[in-house]
Parts: sequence; C-alpha cells; structure tokens
Amino acid sequence: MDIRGHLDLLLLAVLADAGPVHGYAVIAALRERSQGVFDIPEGTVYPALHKLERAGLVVSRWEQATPRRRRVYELTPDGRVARTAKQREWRGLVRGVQAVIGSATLQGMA
Amino acid sequence: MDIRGHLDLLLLAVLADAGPVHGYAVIAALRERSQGVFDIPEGTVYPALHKLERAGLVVSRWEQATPRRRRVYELTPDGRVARTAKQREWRGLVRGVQAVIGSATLQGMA
DNA sequence: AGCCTATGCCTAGGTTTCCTAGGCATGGAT
DNA sequence: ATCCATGCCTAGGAAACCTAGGCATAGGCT
Repeated sequence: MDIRGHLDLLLLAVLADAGPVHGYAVIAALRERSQGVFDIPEGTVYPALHKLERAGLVVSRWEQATPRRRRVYELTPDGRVARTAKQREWRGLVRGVQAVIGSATLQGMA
Repeated sequence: MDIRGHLDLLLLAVLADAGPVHGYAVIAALRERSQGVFDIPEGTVYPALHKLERAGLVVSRWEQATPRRRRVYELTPDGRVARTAKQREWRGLVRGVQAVIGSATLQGMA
C-alpha cells in the first residue's frame, strides 16, 4: 500500500496515541493498527522521523536500560497541533475525493 | 489542497462519469464537484493526462468545430479497469488510515 | 481600433516524498 | 557457532506535484 503523502499524519497519530515509542515499534504499530495494510519500510520511517524532529514536532532520546539501543520519540506541543491540523487536512481530502468519485452515484440518487 | 498521489483516480473518475472532456473542463469539473476543494493547476493536469494517454488509459483527439482548439480525452477499456482498481486502492487507503488515526477512539468505544 | 480577460493548450525545472538497497551492531534461539 | 530478529542508519533514484512561465485566440469593453 502506498502512503502518498500521509506518512506524517500516521506517524504523528501513533506517537500521539501510543506515547513514547521507538522507530521499530512505530513500524510494528502501523502494521498492527492497519491490519497489515501499512507495512512501511525502515528506509521510509526513519528519515521521516528525523524530518519531524528537525521540524520540532517530535523529540527523541536514546533509551537506557533496554537490551538494545533504541531511540525513543515523543510528540512536542507543536507536534500535537500538527497532528490535529493534518487530521483535518486528511478529512478534507477524503471529503473532496468522495465528492468527485461519488458524483455519478450521488447524481443517480434522490 | 494537496492531491497526494490520487490525481489519476480523480481524472479517471471525471472522465468515466462525464464522458469525453477536454483538459480545461476537467479542471473545472474537479473544482465544481469538490466544491472548491480541488483547484488543480494546469501544470499538474495536462502532464497527468499525457501520462494517462501514454499508459493507454485514455485516448485524445483534437476537437473540430469548436471556437477554440481543444483536446478531448476519453477513457479506454483499460482506463475503466484502472479506474475501478484505483478506486479500490483508495478505499483501502482510507480504511487503513482511519484504522490508524481512529485507534485511540475505537479502543475507547465498546 | 486597442486592450484586457477568459479560454485553452503546453513545457521545463525544482521540490518533496517515498522506496530500494544496501550497511552495521547485538541478543537470543538452535 | 550460526542464524534470525531486533534496531538503527544513509545514499541515491524514481515519481508526483507545483511554480512559473510561454503561446494563441475569442469576445467584451472603451
């Protein structure tokens, strides 16, 4: 499945709901939540997380006391705002697309 | 509004429902159907139509007997198949994204 | 007549986004 | 001892979209 520009929203949503999570777990969470629809490669997720951090939407820290080294990400206040905005954007897109692809059907209905 | 990889679906949908249409009218149709959500620049639409034609999903002809020269596009049988496929893809994406961003809410509900 | 706007087509180039294809290190199971 | 899963990373390419133009003509207005 193709992400098509909505990766940021998905990442922000996972981080918002699941709290501090490391990258690998984000990938797993997306796979599980979407029931396998989204199986996003690491080469996509890690750079995206770095970009979000550069943008100030998340902060990361290296987690101690775990068997392996993990970088744990967490939303910033700006990140929460961005999440809401992206979600609104997403709903707008869905409404728009539905309006276009559903036009024929809608016209056929009373 | 950002199209994010779904332009092909929108174009195919318009051409499928509205029959033979020229490029400028496609832009207008998208704007109207979506109630202004999609106002897609010509620099986006024309190359996209050309790409669809190269892919064999649409055919075009120059329309005669109109005040201005117009290139009119029409879906091919392959185009109709592609439209259905893209629509299915779109629904899959929506389901997936909703599952991810709605997880917190869904978990909170019975 | 001259001008401006809307119609209608087009391309070149840049930016962004994502994926492919690797590399690297370690913990646990066989 | 070996292999797989975990866990991180980058470089480079491909695709998609937009910006920013250019070009031509019809029709309205002054």
